[in-house]
Amino acid sequence: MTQYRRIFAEFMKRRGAKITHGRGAILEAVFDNHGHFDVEELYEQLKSRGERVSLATLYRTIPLLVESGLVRQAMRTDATTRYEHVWGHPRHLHIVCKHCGKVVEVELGDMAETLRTLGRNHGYRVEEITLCLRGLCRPCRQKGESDVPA
Amino acid sequence: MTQYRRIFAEFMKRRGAKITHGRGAILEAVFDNHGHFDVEELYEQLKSRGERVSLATLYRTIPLLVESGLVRQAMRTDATTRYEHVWGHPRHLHIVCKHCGKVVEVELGDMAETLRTLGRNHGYRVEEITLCLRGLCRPCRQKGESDVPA
DNA sequence: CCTGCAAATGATAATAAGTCTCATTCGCTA
DNA sequence: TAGCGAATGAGACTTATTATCATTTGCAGG
Ligand SMILES: [Zn+2]
Ligand SMILES: [Zn+2]
Ligand SMILES: [Zn+2]
Ligand SMILES: [Zn+2]
Repeated sequence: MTQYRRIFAEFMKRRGAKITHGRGAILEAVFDNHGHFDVEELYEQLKSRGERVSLATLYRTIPLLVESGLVRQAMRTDATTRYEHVWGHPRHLHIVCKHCGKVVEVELGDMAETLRTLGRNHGYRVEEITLCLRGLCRPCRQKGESDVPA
Repeated sequence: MTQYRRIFAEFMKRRGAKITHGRGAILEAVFDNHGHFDVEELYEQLKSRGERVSLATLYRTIPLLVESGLVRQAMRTDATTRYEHVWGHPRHLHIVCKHCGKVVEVELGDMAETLRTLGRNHGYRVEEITLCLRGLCRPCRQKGESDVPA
């Protein structure tokens, strides 16, 4: 049994929730996916593995994964919410190209603690840090941003 | 004529867009509103001033205000996108209470330049910085987070 | 000050992410 | 292995945002 599966199992037991076949399949798909994904993509990924999990179950399970600390909301694009698994990845910020959508991840490093302290100084216990930079990547600047976005 | 109106007028001329009565009214409403607002709230604000501007026009005008640099997307709540006017305000981050929704703004200060440099080192020209901390404010921690959120 | 036309508007239909409902199925505990 | 409460799937529903299109309006040029 993988580590993340053990973590999930413990979380679910603590919560009095059941580990069904669907939830297990979702967990596996999430940890097979090392990039950012939205619900629709996860759904397709599951279908292509031959798993029959309804969209409703996906929408119901993702909050559990987030609450367990295994997954987090990575970013919101114009239309959808994109997620990523957290376990096994360092805390990072995202740099997104406004034109082509390319995303670079950079570790937060010291900044995480600095920001938690900042929050504490204002009376907050910080649980999540969302840091996103948006601009143009070099190729898009050189091409004059004239092409159709990928 | 206010400064922001002049900025908007120049931007619109450069863009070959017209300054209609509706767009002017939206601009005024946006700059009378010193907090965060979503489209629906702006719509109500305009109605209460006796301005008849359709929701469609609001949705069409806000991107122009954002592109002009006068307004920016402040944050996404679960359902809606919230905006704030930028001109006249220092760049800041948001600290949001997960339970009651209270928001504190803290100036970015040096961090803004640090982050722009970080982006540059990865090949990006950074145009927007979104930094949001989420957690629990002191009152919500003390009340045990047991109440219904405001 | 008028004219003409492209751009803007309003009303409303369309789209789509996410949520809710409820009858049926399934994990889990004993 | 039985029984029950939780979980599921199918599809209805909600709602923020976008698209459509006939009508109106800002404004450059005369
Ligand atoms: Zn990431
Ligand atoms: Zn790019
Ligand atoms: Zn703000
Ligand atoms: Zn609070």
